[in-house]
Amino acid sequence: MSKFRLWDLNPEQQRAATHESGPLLILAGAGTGKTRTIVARITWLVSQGVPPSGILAVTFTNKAAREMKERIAGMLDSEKASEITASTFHALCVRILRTDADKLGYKNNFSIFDQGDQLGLIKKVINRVTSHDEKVDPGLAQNMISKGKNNGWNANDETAIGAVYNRYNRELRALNAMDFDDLLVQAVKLLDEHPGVREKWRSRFRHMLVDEFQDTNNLQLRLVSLLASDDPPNVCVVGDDDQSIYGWRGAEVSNILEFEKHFRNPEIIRLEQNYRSTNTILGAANRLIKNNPRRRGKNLWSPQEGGDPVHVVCVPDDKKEAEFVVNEIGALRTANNIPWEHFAIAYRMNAQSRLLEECLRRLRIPYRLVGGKSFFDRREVKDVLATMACLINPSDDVALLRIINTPPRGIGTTTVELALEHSAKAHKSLFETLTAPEFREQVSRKTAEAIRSFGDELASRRIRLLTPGADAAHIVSQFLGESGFFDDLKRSCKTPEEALNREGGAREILRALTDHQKRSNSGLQGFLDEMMLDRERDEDKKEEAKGVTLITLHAAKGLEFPHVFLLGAEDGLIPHERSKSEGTVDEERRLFYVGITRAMKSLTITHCLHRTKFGTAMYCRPSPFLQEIEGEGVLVESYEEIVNKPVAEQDIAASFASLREMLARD
DNA sequence: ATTGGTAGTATTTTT
DNA sequence: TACTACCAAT
Repeated sequence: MSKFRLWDLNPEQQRAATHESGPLLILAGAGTGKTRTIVARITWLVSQGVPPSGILAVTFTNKAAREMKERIAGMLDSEKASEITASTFHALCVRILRTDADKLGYKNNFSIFDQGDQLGLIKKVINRVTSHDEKVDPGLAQNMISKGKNNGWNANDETAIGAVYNRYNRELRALNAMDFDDLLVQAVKLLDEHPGVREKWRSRFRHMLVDEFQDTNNLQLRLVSLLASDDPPNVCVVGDDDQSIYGWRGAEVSNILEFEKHFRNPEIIRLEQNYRSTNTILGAANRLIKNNPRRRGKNLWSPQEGGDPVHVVCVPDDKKEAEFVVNEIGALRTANNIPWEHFAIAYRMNAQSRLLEECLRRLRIPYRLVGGKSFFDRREVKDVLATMACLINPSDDVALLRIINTPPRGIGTTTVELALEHSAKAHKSLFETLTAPEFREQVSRKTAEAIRSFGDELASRRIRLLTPGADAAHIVSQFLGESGFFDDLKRSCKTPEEALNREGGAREILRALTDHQKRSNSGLQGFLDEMMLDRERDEDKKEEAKGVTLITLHAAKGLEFPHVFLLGAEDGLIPHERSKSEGTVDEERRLFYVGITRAMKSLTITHCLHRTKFGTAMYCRPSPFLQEIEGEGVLVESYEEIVNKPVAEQDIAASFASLREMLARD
């Protein structure tokens, strides 16, 4: 018996949840109960007799997929719930490709390149194919390559970037590897060109639900189209064109704006009743987003009238801005007994978090920093993962390149360069090339010996690893220890504190592998897949941390906080200077809109007269968006007034109390 | 082969 | 300010 209850939903949500068949577009504004509606729809479908195994829910993040699974599990009995597929686009593609990639000339154990790996290969390729005068910026190239893949670019070798593109793709394939875009490209190709494979998956999924549809790119749309079997297709997409903020990453707002073009005669349902924010906040948001052309049009409303005014404060400089905001948070907390985790400070650029961190640390206020450099981007973590990848598959050239001289083993760049050249010519993996007797004749005796010893080490561990029931974590850990990895790690750190931290990072991965072995039998390969696609562990850790949230506007999408501070509302920051030259101010407006709509109870927006950029103070004009939100409930206040305002006696008493508490904690 | 110094550059980042 | 990429010295 399902726990699904229709009366928990408002009429529009109900209509969406109980839509019979054919395409369905749910335009779900911020805070309108989108996930609840999707989950309700899934439960409804099951209650109507749709087999759970025929339902596919696709999300962008592992976190979203996980949450969806959890919520489905709360609504259906566990057997049925576990049969429903809830997965990210990329994980779905990996699943499709792991069984049939050989039809495209890959081996099914292809390796997956994350952005770091990708950048590494791009740099290498640039050095190879471009002359010194036409050097391409690797970051830019990475961008172009991604766009190119999403749009089926057929590059010619005439231009520098075209040559890089082609060479990069050839090298990837030679390495039996795919980058994140390839996962989509190849999965689409597979389904497109192999009717057998296509039918296999089509017959499996009879109902598809896609979350955050405004963020889909060309390939993701094609993937959805290819998987949709029935006519009319049972494709239900949920999204909000006003929250499309990933255009620079290839997301096509047109997918949602022109949904009818891709799926005929859809039912379109708007969710406009907001359960998150006060009407004051929604008013500001609505006034802002109205200025965007090219949108479906939506007006968020809430039955909860009034609420605190939205404060707009101009502060002298970025340092004062941080102090002001942190002080406000402290005052609000003590005055109203609000826990730290009810506050979020949002900003455009990661660099803005520094002053805030300093300030919060000084006052001993707990905080969590979302985004920025990920645990998985830490050097030692990547090194350990690369070591594992090498042990599984020595032909994983990128992994091998990463660890071949980490720790230093006497196989330096000249040797590697030479081997790379040979391997490209012979179409052999780097490992094969290096260990071939004829290669060893071409290098010094010392180098040859270094290669031999490294190759032997790797091979012997590999054999042990392949033994059934092998303790992979132990083998890897032993290899790292004996090869001097940990010693080298410590040696390369400036402070003992950093050394401890780095070693901890490496150990953490080993521990994760141990955990994985306990709960899964997919082996080391399965573990690496999970690690590549999935930063769950990382996110979990961040979520555990309690305190004031520091977050970029991009990362804040989908989250909500009772009290939000939006910093740096300055012309040139948001909208970012670059967006103005690139003609993407609309997207910046949506970004600002996302920021505003995160707030439940109170919202304070600040902007500085001066901001230190690249070491020097620059004058800043307020963001034009500030004018657009002006209206009822938006209060422009002077900084001096607030700072000098007399503090109520009870607040003073409370401040002392909290101060004592903070000092006591130390 | 590895180290250290300096010069040039500078959003956002679900996978 | 801070990161990185490249070069020169050991």
